[in-house]
Amino acid sequence: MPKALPRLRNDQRAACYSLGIMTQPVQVHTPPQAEPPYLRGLNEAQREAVLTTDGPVLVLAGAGTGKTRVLTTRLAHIMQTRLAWPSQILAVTFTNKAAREMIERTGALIGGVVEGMPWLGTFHSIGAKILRRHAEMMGLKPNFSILDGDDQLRLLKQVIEAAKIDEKRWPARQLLSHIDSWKNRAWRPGDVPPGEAFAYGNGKGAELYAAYQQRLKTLNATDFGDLLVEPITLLREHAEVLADYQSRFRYMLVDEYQDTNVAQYLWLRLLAGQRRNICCVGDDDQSIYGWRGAEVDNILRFERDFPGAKIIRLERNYRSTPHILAAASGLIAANKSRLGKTLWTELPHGERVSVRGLWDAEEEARVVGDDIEQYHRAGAKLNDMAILVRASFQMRGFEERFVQTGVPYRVIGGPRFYERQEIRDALAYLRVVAQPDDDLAFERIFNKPKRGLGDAALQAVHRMARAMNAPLLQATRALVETDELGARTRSALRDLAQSFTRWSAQAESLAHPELAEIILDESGYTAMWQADRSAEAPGRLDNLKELVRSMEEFDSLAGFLEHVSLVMEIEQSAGTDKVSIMTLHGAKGLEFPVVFLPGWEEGLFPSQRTLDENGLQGLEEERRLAYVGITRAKERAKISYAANRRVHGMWQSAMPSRFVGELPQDAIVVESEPGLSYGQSPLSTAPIFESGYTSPGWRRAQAQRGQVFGSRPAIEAHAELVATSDPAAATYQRGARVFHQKFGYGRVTMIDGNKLTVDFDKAGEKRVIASFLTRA
DNA sequence: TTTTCAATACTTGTC
DNA sequence: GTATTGAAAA
Repeated sequence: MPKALPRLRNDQRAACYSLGIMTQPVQVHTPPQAEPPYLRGLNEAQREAVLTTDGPVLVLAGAGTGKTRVLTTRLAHIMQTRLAWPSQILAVTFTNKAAREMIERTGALIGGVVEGMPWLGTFHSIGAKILRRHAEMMGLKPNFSILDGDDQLRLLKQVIEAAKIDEKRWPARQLLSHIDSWKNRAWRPGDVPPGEAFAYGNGKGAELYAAYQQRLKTLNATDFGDLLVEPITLLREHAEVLADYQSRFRYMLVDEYQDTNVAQYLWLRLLAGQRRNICCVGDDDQSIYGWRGAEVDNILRFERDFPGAKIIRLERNYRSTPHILAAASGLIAANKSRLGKTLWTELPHGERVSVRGLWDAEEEARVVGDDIEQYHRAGAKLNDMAILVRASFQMRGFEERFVQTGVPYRVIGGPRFYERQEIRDALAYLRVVAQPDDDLAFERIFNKPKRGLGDAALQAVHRMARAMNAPLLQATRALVETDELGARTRSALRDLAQSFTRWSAQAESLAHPELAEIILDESGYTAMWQADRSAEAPGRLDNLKELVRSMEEFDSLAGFLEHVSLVMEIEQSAGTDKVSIMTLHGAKGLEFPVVFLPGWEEGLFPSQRTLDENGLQGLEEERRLAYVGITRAKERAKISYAANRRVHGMWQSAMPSRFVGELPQDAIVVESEPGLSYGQSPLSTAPIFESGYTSPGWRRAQAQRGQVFGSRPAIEAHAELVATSDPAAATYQRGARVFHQKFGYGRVTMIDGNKLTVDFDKAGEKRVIASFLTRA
């Protein structure tokens, strides 16, 4: 994070790196007497962003320009000058991490913990808070459950089944993503235009959406989308509630505004009201979540939405060297729809951004690993290095390499604690106790551990529940009084129902961690894992213990469950020195002295799928992702691409990404000289390449390289080279002799459309795509 | 009820 | 190539 830098001197400013666009006049700022300490060290733009408290403000904060610092200082300033009480400020972020950071750093500024900022949090947590206060107005009870994607999907499957739609033809997942995107736009079932509704189940989309909402209400539950849509409806339909919040929130602060979706935008507009003291901070160049509903448009049209808005640009970068900045700026300049910013820095030049072409993903992992070890030996910390990939499948190669060579690493963004099976099961028990209407939770643990209750028993309970118009637990109680079921099933059901009755009673008197322990014990859930002899079982038991332990931090079961639904992460110790591996998306907001950016290949990055589905817009978002990647680096950025990669189990060749060609020549250094990385390493490690050197494939690789690293930028080179096939390629016959760029010579053994199985002389049997073969 | 096998997908992913 | 998922078979 940017430290307080000394104020610029003119000669420094003159010496600073420029892309030919840095023309800001030098301002010599004389601070007024007795300036509050928190303003010290802010640059002009930052200061303006902090001090312009009234009216709409858009802060365009480029990467590494001290955005968080401005946000927190602004909060501190508003509170210290008594413009508003902490409880009168609404501050929203997207992630819990950002919210936490904001609380901590604001606290550090005003000296001490920020107590009483009840309205600082994520969009969803604040939405939930508002909704719980007025739940009854929206047909919910204040203790409603918040379903995650898994629960949503199970519920949707039930809805789809009830509507007698073939789930195979119309996958529930698809409907879920439609409903999500409708909610992103704040559309309730009635608002879904017919065209959209037709996207699922022959026009049944909106109908099923309505049924789903109905089911949610009966379950006394909401999904994440509802945490935004329901408050919007509430505010729209209850003028007095709206007026109350509008007068409460004297100041509003929004982080990562470029990531807001339509619903969030409407929510903000409603709350901003007439006072319009809203400050949005964001960077259009870092908008990378369009695929999940974010509207870059929100930030692009801020001035229209809030006439008279003040736009403040933070362009002085405190993070990266000029070369890194130049590479990033040059790249992003290729985007058309952007507000335009020019980052500049005063840091020394440092190294150029390295660009390396490598033979395949394996070599890429090796080379990156070697670099890491080299830097490490030279004194760099592993914590200071990160590998940022486009897609998670790329991580595996690096992990394998690091395991081999013994380099400690951590993968960020793996499976989450609360999403683990055993945790979700345990939580389901707790949810039923806390909220007996939660049928999804009840169903989940109905026969877990196995208690002899199969499909038949569950169906019977469902029938009863429908007849009684009551939740499943209540129906279970009623059902055991009848003689509909066999004696064994009935007693199992009775046990279950009685257990819940007992636990609910105990919930009144016992501390919730104890209660949890009792439930896990008495239900036989712990015993189930103890009896399990599989390798994961001990870990799962540990996780369950961890869960019970973490409950102690909350003062009630309800509070704990709220935390679990809204905060999917659990604090992980950053303790030891490890290399980080994560996706580019996951890296947003982070910074590392050394950043590796592998996999810059056409098709992978930019992702072919994005290009196909979203065209130019998609390409621009991918480019922003590349921009985010480069700007994570403080001192060194190392881009690489592989000529061959296994995708979906099949070997494919790829061209260097067009982004490589868009990097300004004088900011980069190409480290894959002809004959260097291409020539040597494959030879020494994999003899199968020997045959390649005189082969068509090798010549092709040579040709590619010449074009890529020649004087012309790569962007012109890639156009026709992706397809290597001659039209005859698809017509191979079994037994045909073929040549493959990576595996050398072989014989076709099986043909499946354009996918061939080839028995290679040196590499054995492989499945490859016909277009990557040539006749030998 | 459990096991096994085949079909499927396979960017990104907060809350 | 592989992990997951769902349905048929044991």
